[in-house]
Amino acid sequence: MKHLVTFRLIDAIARTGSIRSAAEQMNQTPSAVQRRLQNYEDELGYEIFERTSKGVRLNAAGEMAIQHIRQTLADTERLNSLIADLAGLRRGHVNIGCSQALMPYFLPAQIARYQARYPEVTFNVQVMEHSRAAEALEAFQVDIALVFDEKTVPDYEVHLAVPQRLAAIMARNHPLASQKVLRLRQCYEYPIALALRGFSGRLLLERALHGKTFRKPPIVQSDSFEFLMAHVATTDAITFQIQIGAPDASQPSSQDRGIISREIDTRDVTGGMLLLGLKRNRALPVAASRFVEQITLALSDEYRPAPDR
Amino acid sequence: MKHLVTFRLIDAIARTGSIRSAAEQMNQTPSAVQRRLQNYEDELGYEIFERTSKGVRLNAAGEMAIQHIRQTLADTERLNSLIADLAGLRRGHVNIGCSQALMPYFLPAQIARYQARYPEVTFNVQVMEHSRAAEALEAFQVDIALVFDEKTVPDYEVHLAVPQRLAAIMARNHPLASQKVLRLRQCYEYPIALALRGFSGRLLLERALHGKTFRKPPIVQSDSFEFLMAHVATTDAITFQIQIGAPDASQPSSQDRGIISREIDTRDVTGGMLLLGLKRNRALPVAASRFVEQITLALSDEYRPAPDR
DNA sequence: CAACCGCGTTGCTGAAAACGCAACACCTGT
DNA sequence: ACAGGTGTTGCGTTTTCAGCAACGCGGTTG
Repeated sequence: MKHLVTFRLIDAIARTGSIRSAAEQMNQTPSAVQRRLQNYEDELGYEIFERTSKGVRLNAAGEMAIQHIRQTLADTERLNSLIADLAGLRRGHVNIGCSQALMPYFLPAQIARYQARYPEVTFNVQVMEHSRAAEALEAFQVDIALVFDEKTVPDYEVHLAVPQRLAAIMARNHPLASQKVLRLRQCYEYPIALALRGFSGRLLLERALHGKTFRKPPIVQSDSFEFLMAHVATTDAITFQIQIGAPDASQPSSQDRGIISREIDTRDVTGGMLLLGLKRNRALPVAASRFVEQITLALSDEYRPAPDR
Repeated sequence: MKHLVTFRLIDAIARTGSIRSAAEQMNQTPSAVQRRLQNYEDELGYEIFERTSKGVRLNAAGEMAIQHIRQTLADTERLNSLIADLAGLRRGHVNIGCSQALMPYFLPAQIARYQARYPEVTFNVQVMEHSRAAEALEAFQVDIALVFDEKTVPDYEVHLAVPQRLAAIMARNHPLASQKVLRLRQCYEYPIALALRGFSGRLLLERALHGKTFRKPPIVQSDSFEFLMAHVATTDAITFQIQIGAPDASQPSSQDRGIISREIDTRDVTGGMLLLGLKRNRALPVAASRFVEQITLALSDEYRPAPDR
């Protein structure tokens, strides 16, 4: 779209915080970008950015303008999506911002299934935590957010909320592997490996451990789940993860070599909520809309009615 | 806004149904307009209009496109409005589509009061009946609709609904003028003058007269309320009008020379509903938003709690 | 304190896009 | 067959736009 290059440029300026970097990003000269910005400001009759010595920053009017600009850009994309859908070619693009727990199993499986039906649809998946996802929704950077509830009232539309249990992850030949459901104190008889604070599974666990006497510091911490999985696979340590991010026997993946997951008794840990968030009053492109339908179905079918998997 | 001329042109083409008339309306040559349209269609990768021998008509893709285009235009106007508001100058424009009954007293009074506070705000008031107003809301032609309920489920957002009684209008020296509230059969002892079918007051009356024995054909019909008022002022005939459109002693106007209004007993006629309608999920410009607040207050204060005025 | 670097901004020039004019092709009623 | 309406297209002119280089300004560095 020709008449949106100015909007794309202004969006880039707002994101990068400088005219020159936006110009570089869009493969243009700073002067051209500056001209477009100035033209737009003249048309609007108001300055959008305040100029500082090390770049530019949105002012009050700019905050309103950038909202309109991103809204327009998103709406244009949606129109293209509608037209493409009408033309029969089911193509499109979906931007997802989600918690790390969905990366190893859930999202790959869902996207693979979706692309089997609509091969022309492309995806962009980005891991982000709750507040960042809310911002990204608001700024039209992502179409869908899949995050864990943090007991804060979200400022986006909660399209779906499914309860999520906590699961312990250990080596396949671990002594506790024989039981279906574990108590938390059983796990704590073995070394504990944990993700860093801020990860949703850790959050859930900390809440459950509050006041418990058998609580003890983890023997190893990491921000890499790959490392944690490899660690528990080769030792008798135990780590924890949200149900949806734990290796599942019904979905055997090549990655989960030697590890297995067992759910924690619900008496020990109150489950968190996995939220599917959308921007309020926003009409999604068809591809994103269809994907929301699919994962809504998948989440309510697979996770909600199952008491013990 | 420079980059919206194409959108304005396409909107004009859709409304007028031909490229040439749109060109004339926008003071441009048909070739320029045609070029812009073709460029846009090329960018979209899809034809928006189907070409007929006597003009153009939107096709399926065009219906979606025009929706997006009007949305964008309205949103741009809203941004300008927000900026203007931030700049301190309270200017703007409000488009209203409403029933005829609000023309003689209510709207002029409200707009005068509004412009006393915000002299820079301009208005465009257009009389239209229910279904037309709904269309105009949808097509972003009006910001606010003020119409009477027709017992059909509206497809717009009903921001406010206030009951409206029926009033009889007669000469000031009419024999019935001494009473505060009239029964319908009393009125029908005199000649009856009516508006044409389709006017809201007439509709209410027809519904009330259903099955009544004293029903009789009107002695004169007209689509001009000015004529009806002048007629009852000089004869002993009686005409009817929705409460809000009837001359009110508390708001003496120079127009209502020699006429007076008396309400009909609520046992005789079930009141209609005056609806304040807005387009769903649409953010209004500030000027329109402020005007909605004002008339919401005015309608609920003046008309709702008053049992007999 | 001077040099420097990165920032936004501006004059200028060639290229590209848009416009208006006129002519064309087409359909439809008269 | 014709007149009158439509959308469309070629062409010369006008306007707009991108890139280049230079400038002014503030903060940072040697």
